[in-house]
Amino acid sequence: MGAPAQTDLPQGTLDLLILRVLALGPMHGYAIARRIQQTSREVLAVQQGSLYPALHRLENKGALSADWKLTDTGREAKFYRLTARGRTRLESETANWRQLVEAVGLILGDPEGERR
Amino acid sequence: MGAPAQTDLPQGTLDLLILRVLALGPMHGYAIARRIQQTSREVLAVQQGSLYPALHRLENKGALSADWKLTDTGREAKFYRLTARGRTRLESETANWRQLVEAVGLILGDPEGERR
DNA sequence: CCCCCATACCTATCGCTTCTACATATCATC
DNA sequence: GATGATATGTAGAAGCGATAGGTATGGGGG
Repeated sequence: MGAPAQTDLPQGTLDLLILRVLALGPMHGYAIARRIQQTSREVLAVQQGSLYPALHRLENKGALSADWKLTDTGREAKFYRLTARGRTRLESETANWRQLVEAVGLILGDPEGERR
Repeated sequence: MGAPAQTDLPQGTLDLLILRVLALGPMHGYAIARRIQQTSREVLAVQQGSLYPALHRLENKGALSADWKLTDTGREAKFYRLTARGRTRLESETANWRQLVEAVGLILGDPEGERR
């Protein structure tokens, strides 16, 4: 319940998070944001002004598709799901992220850098 | 000598890398870029058009100070070194980075996320 | 001697993403 | 009927890294 410590997300990270959450199944935007915040133990906070443009971008790129449905609570919401292209994108972005983390770890001198 | 795989650096990462490299001792810009590339096993490539503006920004913020000296090969170069403020900044940015990596790891479902 | 490459610095501009701030609408609860 | 959570959206600002240029020097090969 503390305020999220990670106020700013590095560029490109949001796409990865969205894609990964949607790999668990279709979900609407608001729920995606909540899921990210909860799963990250309140460290990551996705702003609405970042979330919806990101979803639209991913949809335009063909990584997501969406349709309006009713939520559990009986409200209209836009449910997004991964397309085949989105799944591919998730894989490449995940690999890219891990490589980045490992590379930065080498610079920082993290012991994990040598592990493997 | 493969081409660097990480073409784009996420926003904010470059400062961290520069500060960390300079924590090892004063160095000029061109050498900083080389060091990052080598230490990361050719994964990270720092473009000159990113490097020099970043150095100037960090200098303006008081994280670095610079003066011209001769390199080993007898050429003029601008040697940067960490200020006290820069050292503080390095620590906070490092902590921030680790927290980010852990949080994203939780979303991705990395086993490391549970470790600790 | 000349050309090329690595070294070493710099800047203008673009592109992209995220953030801030605002606007809208429904539903449940008090 | 007011309030807060749910749910979506846009406009504008800000920041950073990348692209693409430019300058200058030194060393090695042809």
